[in-house]
Amino acid sequence: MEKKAEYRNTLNLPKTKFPMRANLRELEPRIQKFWDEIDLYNTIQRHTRGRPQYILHDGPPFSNGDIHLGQALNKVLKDVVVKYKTMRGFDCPYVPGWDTHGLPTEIAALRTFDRDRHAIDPVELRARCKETALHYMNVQREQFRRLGVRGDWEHPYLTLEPSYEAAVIETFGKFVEKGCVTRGLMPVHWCPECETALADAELEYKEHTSLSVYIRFPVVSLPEGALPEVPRVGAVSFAVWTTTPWTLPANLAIALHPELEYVLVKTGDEHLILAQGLLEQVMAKLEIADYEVVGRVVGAALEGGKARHPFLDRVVPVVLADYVTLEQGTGCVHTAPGHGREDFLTGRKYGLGVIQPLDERGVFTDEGGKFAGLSHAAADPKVVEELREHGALLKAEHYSHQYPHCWRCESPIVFRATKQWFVDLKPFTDQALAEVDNITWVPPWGRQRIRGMIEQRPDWCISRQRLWGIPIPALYCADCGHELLHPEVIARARDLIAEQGSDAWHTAPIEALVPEGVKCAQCGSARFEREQNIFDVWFESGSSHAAVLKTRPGLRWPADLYLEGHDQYRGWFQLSLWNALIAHGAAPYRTVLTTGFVLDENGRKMSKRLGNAIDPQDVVKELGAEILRLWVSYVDFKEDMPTGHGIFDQVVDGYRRLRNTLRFMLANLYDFDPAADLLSAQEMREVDRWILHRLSRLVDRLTRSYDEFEFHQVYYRMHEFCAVDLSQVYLDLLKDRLYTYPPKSPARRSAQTALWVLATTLAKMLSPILSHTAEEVWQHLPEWPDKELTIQMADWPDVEAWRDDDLGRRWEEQIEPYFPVADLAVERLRQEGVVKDRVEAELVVYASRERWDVLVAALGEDDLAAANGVSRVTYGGDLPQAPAEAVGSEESPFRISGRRAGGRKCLRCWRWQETVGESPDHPDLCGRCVEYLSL
RNA sequence: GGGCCUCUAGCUCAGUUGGUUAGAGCGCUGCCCUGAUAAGGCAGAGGUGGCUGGUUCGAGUCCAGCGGGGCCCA
Repeated sequence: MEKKAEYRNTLNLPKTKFPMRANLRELEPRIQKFWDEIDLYNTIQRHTRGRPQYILHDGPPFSNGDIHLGQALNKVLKDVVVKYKTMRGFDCPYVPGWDTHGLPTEIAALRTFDRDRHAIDPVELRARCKETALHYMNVQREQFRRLGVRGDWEHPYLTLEPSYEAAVIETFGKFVEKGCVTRGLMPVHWCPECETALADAELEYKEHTSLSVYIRFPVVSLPEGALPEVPRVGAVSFAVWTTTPWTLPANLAIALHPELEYVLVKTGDEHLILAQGLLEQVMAKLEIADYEVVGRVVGAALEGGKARHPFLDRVVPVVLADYVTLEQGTGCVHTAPGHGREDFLTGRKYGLGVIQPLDERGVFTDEGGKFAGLSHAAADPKVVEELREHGALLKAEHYSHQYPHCWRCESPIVFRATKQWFVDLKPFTDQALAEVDNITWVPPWGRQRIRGMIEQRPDWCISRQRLWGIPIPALYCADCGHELLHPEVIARARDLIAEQGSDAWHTAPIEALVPEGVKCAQCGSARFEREQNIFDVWFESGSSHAAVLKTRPGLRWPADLYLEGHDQYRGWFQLSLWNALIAHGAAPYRTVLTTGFVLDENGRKMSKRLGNAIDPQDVVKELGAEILRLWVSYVDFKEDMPTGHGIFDQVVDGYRRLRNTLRFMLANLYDFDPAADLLSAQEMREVDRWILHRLSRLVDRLTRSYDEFEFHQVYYRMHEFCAVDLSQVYLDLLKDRLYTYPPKSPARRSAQTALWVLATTLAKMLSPILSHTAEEVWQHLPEWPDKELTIQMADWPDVEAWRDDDLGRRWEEQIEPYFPVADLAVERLRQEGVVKDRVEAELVVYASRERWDVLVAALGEDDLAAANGVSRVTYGGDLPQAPAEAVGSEESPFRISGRRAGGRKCLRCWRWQETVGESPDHPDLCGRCVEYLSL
C-alpha cells in the first residue's frame, strides 16, 4: 500500500484549478467584473482601430418591460457575430439602441395619472413618458449586459435623444424634397381605445367574433335589358353580406364582380340577386330549401343599377370591383368608402363621396343619425334591430374570424377615413426592388418575402394622433386650416429640436417656426398653428441608419448586417429600406439575416397567456448566461426554435462535455511552458501531428460555419470533435504517455504541444459563443509571451501549418479503421470473462506485415496499447492465420483476437508486463517504469 | 382565405447533383474504470423519414394534394 502511494507520487497526474463544475452563477459575474476592469469594449476598439470595418447595426428594441427570450436570443446572436468578426480581423463596433417612443410607453405613463388623457399637459405627460422609457432602457441594458454581450453600453443610441430626433426631422425634410409626402383623407386602421391611427405593423390578427348579417337591398332599377325576368310586382333585392353591421349607415354602394355570373332566385314571394357561385351556400345559410333560379346575368351588366338602402332614405348605385370574390358572402359587397381601403378606392372611382360618422373614440357623431352617441360596438345590435324592423334582415349570426387588433391595447380596430400624412411609395417601388436584388438575404427566401411586401405597398401612413413621439414639422393655416410643408419650417424644427429636444416643438413660440413672409397657399393668411401629430414609430426607427450610422464617429453607412426576427420583413427591414432609399438613394444594409421565433417544447408559440413562456432572467439565474448562449448555437436559429426545460437540460450536458474536455487538457499543461517546451512538427509523434491535422480540418469547417451564420454547426462540429476525436480516441491514448513518461521527455512534450495547440484553438473558436468559459480557460492556460490580456483580443486561430493531408489520408485509410475493431476484440474478452478490466488484456493483431508495420510506425507500441486501454498489442501473423474467434469483418484489413496479458501488473503504470519483477530495487515495476524512474 | 417557411430516432441536428442495410451527439439500458471521478470508456435498444398519391430501374432527396406548426397579410 505504501509503495503504491510512493509510486503514485512519481507520476505526472493532471492538476488544475479549473473546476469541473462551472458554477456559472458565480463565474459569470466574476468574468464580467474582469471585463469591466479592463474596459473591454473600448480596449477592443482601440486594439482594432484602423482595421477594415464590419458594421452590424442594432435594431432597437422597445424600452418597455423586461427582455424576453427572443430579445435575449437576438442580442446573443449579434454578440456572436461581432466577436467572431473581431477575431477575424475586423474593426467591429457595436452600438446598441432603444426605441423609446411610442404607444406602449405613453399608455404606461398615462396610467400613472388619475386624470383624463385630454386634461394632461403635453409636456408633463412627455416628461413622464421619458422617465418610463429611460427606466426600462436601464433595466434592459443590465439584462443584456448580464448575458455577456459586448458593446458600447455606456453610449447607446436612443430615439428620444435630441440628436436622433433632429436626424429624423432631417430625413423627413428629404422626403418632402422628393415630393412624396401628402396629406389626405383615407381610411386607416384606427384604434378607438388609443384614439390614433395605426400602421400595418401595429396590428395583431386575432380570432374575433363579429355579428354577421345577410341583408336585402331592394332593387330600385336595373340597367336596360339586364335581367328581364325581374317581376313587375313583388320584392326584388340584392342579397348583401357583411360582418360589420355598424358600417351600414355609411353604405354608399353595392359592389359586384364584373365577370362573375349573378342569378335571380325566386324564393316564396320574393326574388334575390346574388352570385351564382355562392347560391347553394347562401341558401343553406338562410335555410331556404325551396328556391328556383329564374334569371342569369354577368355582373358587368348590372353596373349602374340602383338599390334602396335597407333602412335609410338613400338610393345607392351598383358598382363593379375586382376584389369581389366567391370566398364568402353573396358576391354583392356592402361598400362604405369611409370604412375600408378598397371601398374608398371604389368610391373615388365612382364619385360616391365618403360618409364617416365615427369620432376618434369610435362613437357615432350626429352624422350617425339615430345611432349618434353609440359606440361602434354598441351600434352593431341596434343596426341589426333596425334591419329587422325594416324587413331587410335575411339572417344574423355570430361569425368567428381573424380580425385586426391594436397591438398595444389589444382591442379590435376599426377602419375610419381621416386626414393623415402619407408617403407615396409607388414612385420608388422599382428602385426598391432593384436594391433588394443587390442585398444578401439569409436565408435566401427572404428576398422573395420582402419583394412581395414592397410590391403590395402603395403608401405609408406616417402620422399618429399621440404625444409621445417626434412631431411632424408641419403647420396649418389658422384661418382656413390648409396645411403647410415648408423646407424652412422643417429646417427650423430640426435645429430647434437638435438643441432643445422635441418638447420645443410644443413650447416654442409659433413665430420661431414660421419663416418671414410665408403665407397660406389657399387663403393668403400669415397666421399659422403647429401640427399636433407625431411620426409613426416605424418612421423613427426606420431612420436609425441615418441617425446612427451617418452621424456617429467610428461608424459607417451602409451597414454590413441587419439581424432581426423574420417578422421584421414587414417592419424594420422594409421601412428602413424605404426610408434610406427615399432619403439617401440606397438600401441601408448589405446583408439581412433573419431568425425564427422561439417556440415551446411542443413547437407551440410562446405566450404569457398559455403560461409556456420562458423568462431569460430565470435561465440566467438557474443555469447561467452561458447555457442561454450555448442554446443559441444548439438550435438552428434560422428556423423556429423549440425551447423548454428538457432542451436546456441537453444544453447543460453539452456544456459539460465541452468544459471537461477543455479541463482535461488544461490539467495536463500544468508544467508546460509554451515559450520553452513547444516542439516543432518534426519533433512530434505522428499521432500528435494527426490530431492537429484533424484540428486544422475542424478550424476550416467552423470558420465556414461562422461565415455562413451556421452557428449550430459550430456547436455540433465542436462537440463531435471533443466527444469523438478527443475523448474517445486521442485523450485516452495520451494518458499513459502524459502520466508515466518522464515529465520533460520529448514524447510527453509532444503530447503537451498538441494539447496546448488544441486548447488554445478550441477556446478561441468557442469564445464568440461561450465567452465567459473561454475567458476562464484563457486565464487557466499557462502564460506565454504575447498572450493577449483577454481571449477576445486574440486573433482567429491559424493552424494551417498543422495541416498534413498526406498524413490525414494515410490515417483515415490505414490507422483509424483499426480502433473500432480493436475495441470489439477487447469487449469480447470482457464479455467472455477472460478479463474484467481492459488493462488485463493483450491484443493479437492479424494483418499483412506492411499494415502492422504502418500501425506500429504511426503509433508506437505503447500508444497502440493505450489507444484501447490494453496492456499490450502484438503481431499474430497475416490475415489467414487469424483464429476463428478473432474479430473483424470480411472487408476489414485487420482481424484481432485477444488473451489475458502475461506477467504481473506494474504498480506504477498499471500495465501487465512480463518485465515486472525483474528489478531487485523495484520488484513491483515494469522495465519501462524502472528505467523512467532512474532518469 | 392568400403568401412565405417548416415537419428525419425521446430531444437537438447531419444527410453532397435522387443510388447500396438513413447517420451523429445527447438522453435511456447494461457493463467497465476509479490516475478527467457530481468525470471517462465500451456495448445495446430506439426511425412506416408528417400523411397520400405520382415521376423514376431507384426518392428522406423531384412533383401534386392533404394534415400539424410558425411568421406575415386579407
